Amino acid sequence: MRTHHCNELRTGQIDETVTLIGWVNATRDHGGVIFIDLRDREGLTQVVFRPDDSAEAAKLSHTLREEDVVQVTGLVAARLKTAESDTTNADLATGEIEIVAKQLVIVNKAEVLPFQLDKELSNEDLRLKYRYLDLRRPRLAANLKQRHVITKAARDHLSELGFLEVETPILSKATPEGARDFLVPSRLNPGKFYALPQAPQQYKQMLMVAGVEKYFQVARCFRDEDLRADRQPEFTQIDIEASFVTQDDIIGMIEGMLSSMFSKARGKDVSVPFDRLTYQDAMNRFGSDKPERRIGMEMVDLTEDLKDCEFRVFSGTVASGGVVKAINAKGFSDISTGQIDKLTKLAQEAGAKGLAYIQARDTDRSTWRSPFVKRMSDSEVEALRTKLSIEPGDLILFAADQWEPACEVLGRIRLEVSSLQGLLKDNDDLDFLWVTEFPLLAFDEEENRYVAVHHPFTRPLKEDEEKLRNGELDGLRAQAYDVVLNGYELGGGSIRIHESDLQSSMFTALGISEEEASTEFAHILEAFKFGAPPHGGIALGLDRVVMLACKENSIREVIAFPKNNKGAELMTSSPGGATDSALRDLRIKSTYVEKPKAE
RNA sequence: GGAGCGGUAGCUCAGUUGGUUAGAGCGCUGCCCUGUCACGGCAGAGGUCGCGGGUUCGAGUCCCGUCCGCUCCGCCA
Repeated sequence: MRTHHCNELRTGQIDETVTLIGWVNATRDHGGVIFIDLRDREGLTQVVFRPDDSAEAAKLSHTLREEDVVQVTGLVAARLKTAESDTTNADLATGEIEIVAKQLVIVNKAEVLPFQLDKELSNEDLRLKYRYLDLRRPRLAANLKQRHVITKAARDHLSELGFLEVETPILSKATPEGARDFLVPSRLNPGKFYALPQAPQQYKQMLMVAGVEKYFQVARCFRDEDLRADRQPEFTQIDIEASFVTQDDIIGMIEGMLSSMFSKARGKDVSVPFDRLTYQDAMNRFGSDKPERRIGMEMVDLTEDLKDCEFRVFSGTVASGGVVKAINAKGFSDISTGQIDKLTKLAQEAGAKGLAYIQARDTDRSTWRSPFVKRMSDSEVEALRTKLSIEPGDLILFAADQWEPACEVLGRIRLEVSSLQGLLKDNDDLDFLWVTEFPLLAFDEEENRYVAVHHPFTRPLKEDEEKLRNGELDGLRAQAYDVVLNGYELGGGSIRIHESDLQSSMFTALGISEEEASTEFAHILEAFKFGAPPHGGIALGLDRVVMLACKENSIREVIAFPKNNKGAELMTSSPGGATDSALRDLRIKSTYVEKPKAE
């Protein structure tokens, strides 16, 4: 029987007889004496086999291979440390002791692994295929532990605040708005389908009507969209809803919870409250609704200063109601032509016609390299100097367009420049902030109608409520808020609509007919008639939270069994085919239509 | 659907202007080694250069096509 784990024994246990069990992490065979590092979940302990102490165990130990599972019984001994020789290992928590093996049992042999556990591995296919081996590596093993610590901190925090954890259905109903649903055929109802939930949104609102008052759930959510480093088709949200609360109440609770989660994971305090920016402000200054502020380079508005500029790109844009904005990439005037081209291409992909720039090599404007600076007046140049704090060696990048596209383009350029300059290298600061006052609706050109920016249950700002009721849909703002960390959206929520008539106005605004509303959303409209409390909530992307806490670049590193870019889970080879009889049970015809070959 | 980067030994990678038998480190196999902790030493095995076609006297290298992976855009209420 195991008496201790592999990160437990210290000098205090010297001379005790102990039994450890675990994996062979490394062997160092000297022909006579042989060392192995024994590993379990908790850590490493060195075991030494000596022919003099136990001939049989020592002989057997020569056959050991990495990742064999072995059980070792022996005596805890101090490692020798004298002036001449030091056999302790300061890198190991158990480095002052070792186990002098008396008995060795090989519990289970391991074949040679497809990759080495002590080396970084770039072949992610292989890692995912042998995920159970990949997870043995210290980095991923630590990530799994952190995920547990963080999830537990959230559960503890919310439980203390009186929240109830309630489970909602996984077999759920398709929603007309939002992401593509995963569909599940219903055998008992041929031709009908469940949908996997994109979020427990409607259920949690129904729980508020049910009088639960404070709800949370560690909820698995499903969206059948393309994948990214921070997007998986199934992911986990800390889903929260509360009754009789204001936006400030939710924000305060979440700040407390995130602070607890990150301080437990990172081992240092997270200060609250977080800064708050309005959507307008975030777009204006950072060109993004999830601003990364740690890189500086705030966007500066130059519309007034350049409205009469001889350079037509600027003055013409201003004349047609647009704006001119710029950033100062400090010390980047020696950017290569190739990199300028790359940025220009990026700006064009983002919808701009081009990218105007000034390489301010030295103080005097005659040293500035730029396609247009010669056409600027002295006063215009001085305005730039002051507003952008231009110093020798700076690179200035401009966007001129209507407000929103100009902000978006320059926001992207800003992030790309930061990455070219390596501004965030080794930066592990945590910059939390809230973005508030999101627009309620956005006009969708393709569908020729307004769509909900957040979702159709989001409440407008108090002062915009009457406008929604009257169908004045332009410029409405929502009581919606996103929490952002280091340029990642960690989560978002809103105060909801809780009145049947206001919800109907919302559906009307979205072009959802009364018939459709009464079939798709009947339960909501009806429930709101029976005494629905005012309520609101938020959902946090747990995978992203853990990713950032663990300083990883992909949520795949913090999910036990993630999917690749094609949505496949390579260990079990899901998704797989279905047998004809299974399909028959589901009344699904198996039709394989070959894609016509392109000319 | 689009763009970028990548695919060479089990793993991580190098491979110049197209030129002899495609290399290194780790791992693996065998032998040696009684204080290592990335143990060390000696020897050895291991390759459809993703796949198909083309140019060429000659292709890992150039061209065309294609497959796969990753990152990003679109998409993700």
